[in-house]
Amino acid sequence: MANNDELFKQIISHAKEYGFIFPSSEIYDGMSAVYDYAQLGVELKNNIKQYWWKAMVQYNENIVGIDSAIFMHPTIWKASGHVDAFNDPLIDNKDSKKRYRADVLIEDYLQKLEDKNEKEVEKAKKKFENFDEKLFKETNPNILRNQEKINSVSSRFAELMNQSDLVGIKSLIEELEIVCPVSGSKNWTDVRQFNLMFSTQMGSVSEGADTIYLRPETAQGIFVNFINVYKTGRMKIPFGIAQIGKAFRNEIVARQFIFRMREFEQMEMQFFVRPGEEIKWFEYWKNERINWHKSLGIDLANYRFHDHDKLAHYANAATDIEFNFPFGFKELEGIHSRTDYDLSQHEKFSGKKLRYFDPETNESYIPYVIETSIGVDRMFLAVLGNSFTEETLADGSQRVVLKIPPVLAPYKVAVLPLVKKDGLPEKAREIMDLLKMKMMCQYDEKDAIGRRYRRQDAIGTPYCITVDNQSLEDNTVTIRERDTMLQKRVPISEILQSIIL
RNA sequence: GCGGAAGUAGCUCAUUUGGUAGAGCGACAGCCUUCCAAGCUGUAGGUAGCGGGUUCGAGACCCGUCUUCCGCUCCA
Repeated sequence: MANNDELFKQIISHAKEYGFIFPSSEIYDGMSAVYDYAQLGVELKNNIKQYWWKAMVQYNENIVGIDSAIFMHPTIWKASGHVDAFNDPLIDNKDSKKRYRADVLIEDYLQKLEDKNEKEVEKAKKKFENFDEKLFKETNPNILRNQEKINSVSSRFAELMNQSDLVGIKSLIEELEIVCPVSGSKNWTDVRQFNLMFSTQMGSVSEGADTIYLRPETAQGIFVNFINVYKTGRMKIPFGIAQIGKAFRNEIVARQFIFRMREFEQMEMQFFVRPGEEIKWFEYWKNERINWHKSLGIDLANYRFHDHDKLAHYANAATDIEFNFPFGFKELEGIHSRTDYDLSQHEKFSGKKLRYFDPETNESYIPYVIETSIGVDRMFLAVLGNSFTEETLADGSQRVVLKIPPVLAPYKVAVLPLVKKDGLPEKAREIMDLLKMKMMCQYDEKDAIGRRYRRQDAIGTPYCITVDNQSLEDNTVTIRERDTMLQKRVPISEILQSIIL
């Protein structure tokens, strides 16, 4: 673990040193868990997005893309459940310094009372023959007392939660004499609301301005456009809508570099299917998505599926593709069978029909949805972390090389005159001008050739094209491959065919 | 939010108990070099996170603050 911590630090520091990722607002002391993508980082990030977009939208005839606004109608977040489901009341115990969800503390308390009653029943069962459980429950004074308490606390609790009465929730906790499981004390802080969503005001005048939210997921932008896309795109089920975009979540702790940020980017695809066929398509997309990762050539041992036991309120199947980050296996991508929850909710809240007419079955229905959702930043970290390699070469020298999949590499080639004289720079410039129309290229004539190779290794450039004296005679160059460091000589006219991206 | 550790040049770090900041790497300019870092010369770059205090004197000691890392709480 210590080694991995060390590795992670090296990756972060390499990312800064070579211009992949900078801490945000660094000259003003930075912002916690906010990062800027720098000159190389933005290339890698864009390439990841493009690789995904091509695999989803370009390759699949029945998937189209959209780019919906970050601002959306506030009711969307009521419909999606985000307003209610993600306002957790939190409370701290001052002695143990532990933080709890206030509602969970009360639920646990209720559970204890239930357990108590169960025990009474068990006890009585052993004691009496011809035991009538129903009668016992209706007459035993202990059980009745507990049950009454459960009922009254439950209803008060529900009432308080409904009204978001934080003060009331705290007094209920005090009244019930709930203690911290760790410290055993009743020394509680006030209950505070934790809001998942960032809110802001739309409208230039503060009075009468509407509170709106920065979207916590891009998915809703797809759902609310479902009917528009279906109709204008002449889409037939099954079909998908893809989107790449920023999302914002007020995480309690945003940590681990770009793994968990409050502002992040998602690549999501919602696939609309006939009800009853969702599990088939869930399996289909599980397979498709892992194949996408596979196609990048990253060691499969770094991936694993993690099926959810506890499903979210809207899902009937869910799995994560986890990646072996330097800090362990963590969620990289989620594949969820979201049922018809979202579209049904939007139908209810908007009052608009969000149904698909299926000409094959002659039925109209709300489609079921399979979602694939991957974090761009997490993918970036996966690629960067997996690429980072320190090698000791045969001659005992060391090199740091980013073995980024060539298709994702910020620069595809570097054009290098072997020496900075004899007309080699001019020749190299010609090649540079030729190639830069096609791909990201870097020209470098400074320092010894070996040093320049190492520089390109450090930023993950897969190919170095070197111009030497022979190039002047027969128009050939050498192409050096990053990972193997092997070179081959090819005619300038065949450079493009010789590099695999 | 709490606890622990840390913050000196782009990076990694030094500065022996407080005496006025240094190295390596890197970058840049040039020299040398016909294929894999560490040859030569030169240049730039730090009000030591920030603010305050103690002191004749603070990078070092004290307080505050900000930021980062590790752990805990939460995570569709």
